[in-house]
Amino acid sequence: MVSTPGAEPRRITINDVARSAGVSRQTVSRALNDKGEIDGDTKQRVLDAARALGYRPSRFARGLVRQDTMTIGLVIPDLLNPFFTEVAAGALEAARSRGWHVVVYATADRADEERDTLQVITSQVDAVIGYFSCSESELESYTRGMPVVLIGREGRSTRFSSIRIDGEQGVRAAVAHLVAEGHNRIGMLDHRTRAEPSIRHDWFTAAAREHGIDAGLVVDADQTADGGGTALRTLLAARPEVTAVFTFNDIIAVGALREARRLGRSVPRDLAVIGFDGLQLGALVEPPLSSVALDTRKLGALAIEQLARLLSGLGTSEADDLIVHAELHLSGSA
Amino acid sequence: MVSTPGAEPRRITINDVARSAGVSRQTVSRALNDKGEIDGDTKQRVLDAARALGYRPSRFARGLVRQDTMTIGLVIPDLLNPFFTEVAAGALEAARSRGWHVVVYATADRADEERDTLQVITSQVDAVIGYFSCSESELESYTRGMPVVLIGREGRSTRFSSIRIDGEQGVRAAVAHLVAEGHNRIGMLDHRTRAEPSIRHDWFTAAAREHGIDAGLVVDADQTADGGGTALRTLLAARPEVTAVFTFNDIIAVGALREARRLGRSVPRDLAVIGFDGLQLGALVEPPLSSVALDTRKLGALAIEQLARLLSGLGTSEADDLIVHAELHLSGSA
DNA sequence: TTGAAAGCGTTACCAG
DNA sequence: CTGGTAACGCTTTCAA
Repeated sequence: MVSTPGAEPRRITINDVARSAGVSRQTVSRALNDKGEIDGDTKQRVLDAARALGYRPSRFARGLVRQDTMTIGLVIPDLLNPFFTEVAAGALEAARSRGWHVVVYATADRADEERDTLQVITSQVDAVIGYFSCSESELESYTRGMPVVLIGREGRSTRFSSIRIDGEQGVRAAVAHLVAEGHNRIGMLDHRTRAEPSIRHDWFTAAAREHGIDAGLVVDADQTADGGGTALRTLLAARPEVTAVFTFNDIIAVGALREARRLGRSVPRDLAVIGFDGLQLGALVEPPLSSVALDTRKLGALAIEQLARLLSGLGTSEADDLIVHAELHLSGSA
Repeated sequence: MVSTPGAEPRRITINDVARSAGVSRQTVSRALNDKGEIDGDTKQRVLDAARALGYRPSRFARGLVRQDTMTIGLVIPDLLNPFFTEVAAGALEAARSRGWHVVVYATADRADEERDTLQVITSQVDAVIGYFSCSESELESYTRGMPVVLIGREGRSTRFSSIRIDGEQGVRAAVAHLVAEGHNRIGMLDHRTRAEPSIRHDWFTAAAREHGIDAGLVVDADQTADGGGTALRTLLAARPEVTAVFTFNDIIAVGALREARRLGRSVPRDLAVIGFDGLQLGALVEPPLSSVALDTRKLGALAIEQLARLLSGLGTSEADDLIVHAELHLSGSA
């Protein structure tokens, strides 16, 4: 992983510039950093030499000497998924108020990118928050004692702090609402991770069973609008009697909304749709999306706060969980 | 800008851990980095001591010694604006193929945050690409010779490379299309920067004049869906005769679409809407948005490629421009 | 298996 | 205004 291909050209250092300009290192430093205490001609000569040589200061050497700012790495799978960017926005805001900086790493939802990111991140930031699909032990082997806060990871963590999403009540309320509206054929467009049904699917199944409803009408969907559309089509082709769908998230729901329109099903009259996440996006579509909503910004903000606790050394034990509850927000689509 | 408030507690270094564990620094390093050549007991003792002291290695010291990866800083105003995340996604993809890493900085569209970001970024990355609202000279004073590529900045840059957006033809085509459809009262929802009309507004005005149309029906809008809605309401309240609007971007257009619905104006029958950017979002709303579209991913990718040219030292002169052309994509809304 | 010494590239602190 | 010397915290030889 080297920036320059082929033979490694020795890095140009401040010494090279000094030699070339016929001055000392310190004078070069002064010229480059706009300190006073330097002759105008000398400064220009140094600047010219630096430019001619293509000199770029080492950020590491500089950081070593200068005052250190706290920098947090935020790892998310996908920049194009508004859920993650909303979480990121929340984290950035919370970090800003502490004077911390956040750098965002997107892994393109690929395991190898995630590993690669994890590998370099240790030399870039002081702590890490984010979504990871790799195992805890793998995560630990990369982060090596660096403070870590997991976001929205399903399944309890033993070694890391995490911010978890509890949508059980919200999903139950969603199903109850649909049943109250007379729906008894309710499908779900789920999103599986490594062939595993999501925990949202579990919540849905449990809620459906409470009402004695068939909870087997499940189709797997890509985490995109197109994925949601395709999944809805598949579902309705197999089970045309379905009159309502609950989806893994709002992106999938929005895709389902669009597909319903194409199929000539009016929402919510012919098909009720309830998503999950409560994204801002839901308010832009027609009809506005009903959703089991959570405070995405808060999710990111909590991660930062938990990190602060970890870094202060005091407070919570290493593997400590905070919970964000999701609740049903009804709008036009159900 | 210090991470810990109050009295500055001296940083815990590898030496502290070594002393505490009764070994040398090198042994601590070995234990922490999982090198072989170390006794199991010793290793455990070191690890315990490190944990007890809350030791965290300095990323700068580490980076100074270890192999360096090329890291690019991408600065964008807003993570919640899909335009910027699409550009970012393009940049990330292009960087990935070079083995470079990209860290994303969001400035919340605030000048002070932009300055703050600029200030720390120099010790975090090897080069910078992005949107900046500050002046070129200010930018230069912060980046100090670090390679910089500007994205979508209006007005030609003399000192920096930039990737520019040329929408003149596209906007002309949009206006021509509206006129051909019989519209002769066409409004614009613009987005001004520091009270300055945008260049997209200039393109619109020029195109309108070509058709002998009143180009004065312009309202300023926030760069959000709500902003678009509000602006449309204002425009139609003052000029109810308007039958078509062109907007600064798709976000504003989507808000206008929603507002038109609320006002009981059917799109495109009672009001035609054409946006700018060609975001994926446009395909999710009803009716699908017509837009003067550009390849957002390519915009980000070109910035990375231009940076590569700059870094290779050869090739283009410092202030060199690449252009991305935008063209009219018609869909349901006009 | 462990430790001593030598850098990595930069800036800060004093002399001159 | 300029230059020497000493850090900054870590890893990497090379000996023991």
